[in-house]
Amino acid sequence: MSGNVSTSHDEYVELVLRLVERIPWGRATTYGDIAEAVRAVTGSGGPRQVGRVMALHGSAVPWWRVVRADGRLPAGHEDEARQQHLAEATPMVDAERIDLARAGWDPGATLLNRP
DNA sequence: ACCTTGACCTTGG
DNA sequence: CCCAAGGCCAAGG
Repeated sequence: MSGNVSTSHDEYVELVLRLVERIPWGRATTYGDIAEAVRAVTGSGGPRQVGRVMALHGSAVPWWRVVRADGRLPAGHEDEARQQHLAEATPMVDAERIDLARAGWDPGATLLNRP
């Protein structure tokens, strides 16, 4: 049964969380990149959906490593995120934005390479 | 079925 | 660099 395009709510959530868990220490990726990677498998969802997953289930994973396209920290959680990045010495442009050129991590193939 | 909301993105001024 | 507008996708009222 190849071509399983049907996207159960739970499957989408799981794929997103699995990816976020794989973001290495001191690095970060964007909502958009995660959305793109997951969409390649489920065929649905966008950056906002990833944001929703994080809002509802993010507490279980390193959510602070998921940032906006311009490197700004997750809206409404900037303080906590900044603390974490300070602790793991993530390359920053300033106090508000991650340096994605240096700290950026592409989820891409990671999804296919599941354990 | 319509409207609003949201841990978003891109483009243009 | 800052701001506004339009696009986007799904959930909830």
